Amino acid sequence: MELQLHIKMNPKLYVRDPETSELGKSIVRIAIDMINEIGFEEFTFKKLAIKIGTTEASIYRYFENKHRLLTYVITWFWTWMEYQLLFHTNNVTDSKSKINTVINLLTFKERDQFILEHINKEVLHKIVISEGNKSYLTKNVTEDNKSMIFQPYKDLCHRIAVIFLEYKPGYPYPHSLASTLIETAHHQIYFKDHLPRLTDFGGVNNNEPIVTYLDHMVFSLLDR
Amino acid sequence: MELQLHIKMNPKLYVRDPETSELGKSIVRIAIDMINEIGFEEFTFKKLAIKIGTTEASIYRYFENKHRLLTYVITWFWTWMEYQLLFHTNNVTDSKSKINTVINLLTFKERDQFILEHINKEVLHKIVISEGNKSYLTKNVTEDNKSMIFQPYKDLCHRIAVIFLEYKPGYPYPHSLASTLIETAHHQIYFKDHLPRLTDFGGVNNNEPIVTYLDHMVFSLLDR
DNA sequence: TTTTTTATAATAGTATTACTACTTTAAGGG
DNA sequence: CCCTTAAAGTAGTAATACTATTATAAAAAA
Repeated sequence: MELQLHIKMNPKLYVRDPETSELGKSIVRIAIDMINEIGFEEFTFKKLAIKIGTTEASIYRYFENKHRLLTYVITWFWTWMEYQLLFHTNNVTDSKSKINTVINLLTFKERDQFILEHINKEVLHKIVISEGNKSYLTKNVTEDNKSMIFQPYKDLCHRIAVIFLEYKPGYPYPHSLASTLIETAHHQIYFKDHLPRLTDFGGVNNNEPIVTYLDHMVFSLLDR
Repeated sequence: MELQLHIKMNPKLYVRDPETSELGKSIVRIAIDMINEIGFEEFTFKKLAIKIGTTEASIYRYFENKHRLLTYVITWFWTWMEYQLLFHTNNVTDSKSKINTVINLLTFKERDQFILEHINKEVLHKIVISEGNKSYLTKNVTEDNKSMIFQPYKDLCHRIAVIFLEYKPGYPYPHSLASTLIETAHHQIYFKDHLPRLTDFGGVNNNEPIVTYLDHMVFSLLDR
């Protein structure tokens, strides 16, 4: 089964909706590849324009600056992740298996159910791991937060929190545990690949032990 | 009691050791204030030079670029944190109270025992929370890691891991739990202050509930 | 005391990046 | 076929990141 999915983004994230033109879609698609290849710091609109075969000015018609473009793709990811969670936990009654689904989704074990030709989700996941924090670690957080820019991340977090409460009614830290789980999943994957001494997964080339660790973490906290 | 402490930094972090001159110390001191005030993205050597009353070129004699300067102060912080931990857990036999000390240090509850006139540790802690991740979330991680740039962070992590193992011999994830604890402490403080919906601490204006949450987290995992 | 050496910092640049005002092109409606 | 308007390109400027060279001042040597 293939589901064609259109994610409507917060208009504050763009100047002109990139979904409405071929150039816009190219900007998003190539930007994801390029940020993954050279990193966000080295990434510039000039380099992107050259690779696409357009000009800097044209890219500025779609995104105010490169940080907004980063936030756009990261936010897209969180929205898509929430869709995935909704899809995979629909009609599931056992809250324990819902939690396992959450962990599998965060570690990219679960197969994607949605098709979107112009966004490479494997690569996007890598960007979320390496660059995701940078979208909210700025002096504009408060202002951006008021513009609801981070709503999808908060929605996902809340949905996970609700599952935790379903599993363990009255648990006092459902939201903090949800954000801890999301951030930890990404950090541990990053550390495993780049700073293995910060983990106990050195030398392993898949995310299996991280899934086990996250399972252990969540259920130890909820079952206590 | 006041202890005069000199932290010897990895020479790869600087071009010329800033501890060896007044200008060098000013660069570090004012940079910390400035990064805290305007954020790392807005921070430039030009602005720093003007505030100090020197020139850009002079700052480049001490640090290769602004990212290296950030890594310098962040790394300084981790080294100092490890000293603090060593100091506070010395002669303590009860491993449970050692863990509490770790958590108190990470949330800045413990009083500082070391004096260093030119580094404002309260402000530095804020930078570590808001900008700390940026020192390793780059395309140079692997290279920087080979230069032992992140050794202090790994040392602190390992020392905490050893305490965990002391408390619960054979625990399978001591390093991952240590890095999770450090990162979670900072994220939860940041979220509480800027994105409270990602936590359960909205409206609270101290770190007390975060200490409780981290305690709950660590002991649930180790006591399981 | 004068000269020389050395360390240190300032001057004066360049290349790149971030961003914008203006112009051109192309598509669709009358 | 002309006119309107949306879209993208041209051609800039200001700021940032970085460097080669020069100046200054203190210490060492003559």
